[in-house]
Amino acid sequence: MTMQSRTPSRTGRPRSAEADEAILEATRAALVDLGWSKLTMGDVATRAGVAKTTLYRRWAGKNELVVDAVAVLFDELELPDLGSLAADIEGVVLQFAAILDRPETKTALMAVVAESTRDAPLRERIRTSIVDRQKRLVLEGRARAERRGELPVAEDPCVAAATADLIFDVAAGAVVHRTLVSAEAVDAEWVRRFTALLLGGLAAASSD
Amino acid sequence: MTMQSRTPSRTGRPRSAEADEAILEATRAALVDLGWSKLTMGDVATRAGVAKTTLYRRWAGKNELVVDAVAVLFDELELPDLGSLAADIEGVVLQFAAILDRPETKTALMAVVAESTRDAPLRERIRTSIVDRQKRLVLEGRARAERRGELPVAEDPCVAAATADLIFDVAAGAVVHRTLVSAEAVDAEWVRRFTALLLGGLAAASSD
Amino acid sequence: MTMQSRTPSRTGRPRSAEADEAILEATRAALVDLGWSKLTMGDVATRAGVAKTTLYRRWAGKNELVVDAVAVLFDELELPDLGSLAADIEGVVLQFAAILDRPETKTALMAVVAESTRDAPLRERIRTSIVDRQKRLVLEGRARAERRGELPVAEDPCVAAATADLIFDVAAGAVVHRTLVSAEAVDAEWVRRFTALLLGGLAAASSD
Amino acid sequence: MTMQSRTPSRTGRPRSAEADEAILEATRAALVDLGWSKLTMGDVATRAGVAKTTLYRRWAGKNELVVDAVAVLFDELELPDLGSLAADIEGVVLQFAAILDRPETKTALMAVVAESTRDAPLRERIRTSIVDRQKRLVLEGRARAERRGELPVAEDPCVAAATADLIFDVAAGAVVHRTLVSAEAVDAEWVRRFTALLLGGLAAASSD
DNA sequence: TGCTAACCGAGACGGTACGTCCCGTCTTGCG
DNA sequence: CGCAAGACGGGACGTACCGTCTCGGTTAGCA
Repeated sequence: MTMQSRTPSRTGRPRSAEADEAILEATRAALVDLGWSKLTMGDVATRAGVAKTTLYRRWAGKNELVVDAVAVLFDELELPDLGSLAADIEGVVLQFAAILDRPETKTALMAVVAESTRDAPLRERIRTSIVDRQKRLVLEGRARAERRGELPVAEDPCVAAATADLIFDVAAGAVVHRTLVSAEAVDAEWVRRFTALLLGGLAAASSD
Repeated sequence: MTMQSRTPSRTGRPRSAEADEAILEATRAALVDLGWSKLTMGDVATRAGVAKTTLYRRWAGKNELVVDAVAVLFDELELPDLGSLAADIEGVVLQFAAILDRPETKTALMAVVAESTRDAPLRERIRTSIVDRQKRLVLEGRARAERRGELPVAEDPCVAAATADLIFDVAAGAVVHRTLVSAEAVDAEWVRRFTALLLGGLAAASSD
Repeated sequence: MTMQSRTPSRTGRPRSAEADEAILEATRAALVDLGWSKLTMGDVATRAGVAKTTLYRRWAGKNELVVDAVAVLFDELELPDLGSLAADIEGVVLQFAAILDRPETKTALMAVVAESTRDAPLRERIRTSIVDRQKRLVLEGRARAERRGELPVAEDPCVAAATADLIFDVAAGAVVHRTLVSAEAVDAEWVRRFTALLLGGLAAASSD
Repeated sequence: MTMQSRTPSRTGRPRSAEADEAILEATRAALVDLGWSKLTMGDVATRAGVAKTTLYRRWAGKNELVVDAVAVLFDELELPDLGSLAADIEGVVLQFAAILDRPETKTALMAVVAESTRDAPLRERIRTSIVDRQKRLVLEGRARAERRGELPVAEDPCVAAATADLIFDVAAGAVVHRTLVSAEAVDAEWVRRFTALLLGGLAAASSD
């Protein structure tokens, strides 16, 4: 996935595909064992049974490596049809919270985001690898709700996009903040209350 | 502001009070110039015109130092009475966004939060130095709105506390997420839309 | 010149003869540009337009490669008949000094000798490729001087051999030491004085 | 000895004198065990029970370190009065050969000389630490021989200096060459023959 | 003429050592 | 005892080469 789009040269020994997966797996294991700040490239290499140079041949540094290692965890995010917008939201928020509660995600996600504030390419990598995958679900959920008639069909696409962005920041931000800053569990009860607040807000906004 | 509660011994040369402020100021300057990950204790000491040992005598490490250095920026958060709950919310959210937009805050805040996921004392320090100062505003805002009659007086204090926590995570989380993850500006328009969503949700919840 | 005596298999693509000379030439160029310690196999391969594997197929390592690259420079050593033993000695010493003054020789010769103190096969390679070629001249010079009647014909071949070895170590050692350790030029004046010393010593020894 | 003349700053923790000696001793041990080319800074540091940074704080690199480590071995060179010039020469040549026959010297001396061909400061360091200490003996020996009447008192100091240089290059070069290049022992018999040659040459030169 | 074995370039591989940076601690002398 | 200065043992960095190994592709000589 993503990684680097560098078209491989035709000649020479090709890069080992097994090494790639071993490295990403080792990175996740190291995040669990050591946390972001104590994770070292040398340790990851050792865990993966690989030379340090092999890491640096593929990733520019720890930040990029960790983004790729964590990104795949967000692949499992889905939006199954649970029958109503409320249920869909609750479902996906719980899924997101579950991923964020994993030790490797918890320690790594905000760390790379913090790094990305001074590193535009890293920010872009996070966006395409992680954020956009989440945001897509907001759009899907909205479309499904419109089909169900739970939400009015957006007329102005510009407003619709802004609203989707807002909802995304609110939902993702709330879960992240509760998990990492407030350090409390995102349980079913909290999700129920959050969803009620969000849907109430959306309904009020629609009826303006 | 805590620092350390170690009762100072009666005898010997007392610690320099000027040094403390010089160090925190140097820390903020280093955050602006270098960012969280490139900030070093040695550099901070040099900037502050102080020996490294003086830093370590006062703070356990980089994390604690940065929390203290950044915490004071949140002192300026206030909740002036702007006449309505909506205006109050918009005002405080804009203030919060302005603080979060400063380069020292942007790079440091999520970094220490990420560290805190594996460091309970640090988490506690962040809570008392930074988070609780923000959360207090939510409670003040609610009380003021109740006095104005914009919100019904909470009956169950337990529910009221849970609601305040929820609102806090939603508001702070949304601003943080938009600023750091989406990397887009929290401007007046966004704040207006966010406040509308939040108040709509609160109203719907109250009318249940 | 040896290289390796491995009898080539009858079939298969034969090794490129051009590559050999290109590699040795590239090695000398690299010695001039970089000096012994900064010369790398990869760089030599690149300069020669050859893959690293091609180097390793022919030479065991940097030491062996450099010995072969430098050895050919000693091929030009000759002992033209200049009419007298003194003139012959001065001539060959000046030739030897000229070779030793080349940048590739200067940086490489003592380096491989130093390596050879812990590597017997390398020592043997140096002997056959470089040293024996020089020592031969001593024997030729002696024979010519005997024919001329400048030196008495050796009676005991064992003593004669020991004397030749001594003269060789004295002459080669003096030139090497002056060039590399004292770092001063072996000019005509020095050679004249050295030859006088050597011939005086030989005459005294003969008259015992 | 020599080392660096950097005047130590008055303030701060002073450098450990024990560390210096431990490092030089460890360097000699590593030379014996591994030889010049396999000696690494990290290994020396480990042997000395010292951090790598401590090495680099004192020496610019492996070359300088090894020169200092080996230099002290030449301190033991002396010129005891053995009664005659021949005996004095034989004595000092044997001493020099004994030092050069030690494994640490054998592997290191020509290696640093080879390096010094492209590194003027290193060449100067070798001269002051090692070479000048040897050359002094030549001058002492000459002076003693003049006092004894074995050699005529030099009239032209310029010629005397050139002769001393010549003798030094011849003697040191011959021993080095026999030991390292010819790889044969400098035994009493060889030294006797060499001394006879040298004295014969000197006598012939004097009688001109 | 087509096999086939050894060659060739390119470059990735597991490693080792490099020299630097920073860590957090310690040892000085001065105030 | 605080403090500036700076050396200390230690650990990780990111780079450079090592010598080996796959690749796809070439080039002779024998069949």
